[in-house]
Amino acid sequence: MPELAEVAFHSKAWLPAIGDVIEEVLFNADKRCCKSLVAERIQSDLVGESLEELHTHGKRMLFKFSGQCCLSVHLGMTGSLHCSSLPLSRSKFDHFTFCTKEGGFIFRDPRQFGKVELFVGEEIPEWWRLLPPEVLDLMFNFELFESYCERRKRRPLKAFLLLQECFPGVGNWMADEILWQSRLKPNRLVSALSSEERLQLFNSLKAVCRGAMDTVGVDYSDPPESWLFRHRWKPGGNCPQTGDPLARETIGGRTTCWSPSWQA
DNA sequence: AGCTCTGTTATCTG
DNA sequence: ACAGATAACAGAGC
Repeated sequence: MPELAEVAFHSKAWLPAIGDVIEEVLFNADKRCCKSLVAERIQSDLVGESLEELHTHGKRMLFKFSGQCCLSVHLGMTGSLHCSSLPLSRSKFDHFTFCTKEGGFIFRDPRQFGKVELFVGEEIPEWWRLLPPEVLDLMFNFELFESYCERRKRRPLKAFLLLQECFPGVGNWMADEILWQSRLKPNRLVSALSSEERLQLFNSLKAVCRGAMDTVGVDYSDPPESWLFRHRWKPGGNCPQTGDPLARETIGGRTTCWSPSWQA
């Protein structure tokens, strides 16, 4: 599930851990999502420390602990974070958990496309600080957007929007929503856009990220009824604007939903 | 039984 | 070298 706003929401599940001493860490390094974790490092770097800060960037999360380490978490396709009271009841898909006196803080991921990694160092890791601006950041302006368009001319718009190095946090449903709101067909090439269309796309990109953060990101509620979001997976779903049937096709390697009578 | 899924990456191809 | 396309990962739901 997790795109920009889902990630922001999930990260808050570990908020109650802030300030409490970590007494125990449970994980299985055989699992793909934890394969870079080394038991001895986890014990020496995390046990006895406490969670200090929580950051998100696109689909990534970073948890800073006292001492000298950060945990980076990516939720992949099916990852989620949970806070559980003690004693812990563990599901078979709980691959990483740390416990304080108050509770257990869980990373759960059935398909294991997500990832938990430990970074040791004084401060926030260098690679985190070098991530590109988020879409809602002031730094993310039309000039930057146009420079991305210049470098990715040959991509269909759908594949373009999914590039995390350009639009951190945008995933499959958000990309479809952005294209629907900007009235552009997903298979159009970036190079085929007029400057007016590029501006439409830029504005919808900002609007969808903002709208998602204000709904999903706050309490996991759905975006407005007027959005494509509510209609796109319904069998026989219709365009909220024209009432005509929605189309579905694989574009840019992902199933894509759009409204042929609304998007050009 | 077979196909799908809101993600990423290694490995092809041109 | 580089941009874009594809397969693979693992499990559950239809």
